[in-house]
Amino acid sequence: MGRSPCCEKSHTNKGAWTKEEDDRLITHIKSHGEGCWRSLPKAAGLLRCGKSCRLRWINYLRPDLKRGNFTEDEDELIIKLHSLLGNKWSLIAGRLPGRTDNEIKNYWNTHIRRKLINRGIDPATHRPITDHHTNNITTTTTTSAANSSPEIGPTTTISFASTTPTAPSTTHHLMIKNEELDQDIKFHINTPDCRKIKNISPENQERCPDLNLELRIGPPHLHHNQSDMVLSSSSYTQQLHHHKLMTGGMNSGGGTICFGCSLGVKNGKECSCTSSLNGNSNGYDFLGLKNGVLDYRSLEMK
DNA sequence: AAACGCAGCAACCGCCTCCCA
DNA sequence: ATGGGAGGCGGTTGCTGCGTT
Repeated sequence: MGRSPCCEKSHTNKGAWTKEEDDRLITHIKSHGEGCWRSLPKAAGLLRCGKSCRLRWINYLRPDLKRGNFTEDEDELIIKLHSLLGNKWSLIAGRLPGRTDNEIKNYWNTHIRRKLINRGIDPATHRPITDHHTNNITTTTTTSAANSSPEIGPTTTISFASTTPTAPSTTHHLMIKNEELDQDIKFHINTPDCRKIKNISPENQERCPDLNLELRIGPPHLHHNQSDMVLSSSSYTQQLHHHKLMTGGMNSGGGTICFGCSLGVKNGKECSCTSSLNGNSNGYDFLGLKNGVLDYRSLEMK
């Protein structure tokens, strides 16, 4: 039993939009705002499906669209984000102001795919096409006493680093609160700068690495009754696999920080929090963090 | 000049998720 | 708890314009 169609197809236009239809849609949205797509066509006097109106507006008519050729910086950013997120075009688009998911998807399929193939990189996996023995994603866990301090305790690091040469990178930090374990999990996300890597050597250019997701996990502030707790990295990661972790934004204590703020998109599209430190990040939806819940599995590489 | 092939992109389709009654 | 409506998303299609033969 299929779902009912979103509109009466026999009474709707299809195909390319006319100038008049565009004008009607723009006029209606300017005076009534976005939303209620199902009822919009009738209200705007359009013989179109509501979905079609939404798509036309979002992909073509929105005033904040950038349009025009993608810059080299945008290319590299798309590649980085795709290596991390896969075909999550809407998430990728969210990091490129003025670009739409459809535009990025088309651009990927027509330009970037070919570009990567020419570089000898599999666009699906972001690994060298011919080399199966290098650049594999490695997952390692280490416990660092060097990071220990009376306040933050030892740190467990789960590294998803690819085996690429050392490269200039930027590190972002994210604290996530696991309420069940009553501990904070600290995420260190290294984002190697491909443009800088290009200046190193052609070989390293070929290996322009993926986003390096390095997760560091550490008990936050050892509470008095926790100070003698010993938690091996393996047991900790096992627990990670079995718990949905609450983001810091859901917990007001502990000085946790919103992922959006941490990535420098505070109060941007992905971040609705009002303070970077009081951790009110409800609604943040990047990397599956919607509603303040991080499903650990959502961080798996495709 | 015409035919053909290909690339680019706008638009469609169907499935999924979220929200609300 | 559940079912349906609405919006969102990703894959795919098909039209158009350009280059080549």
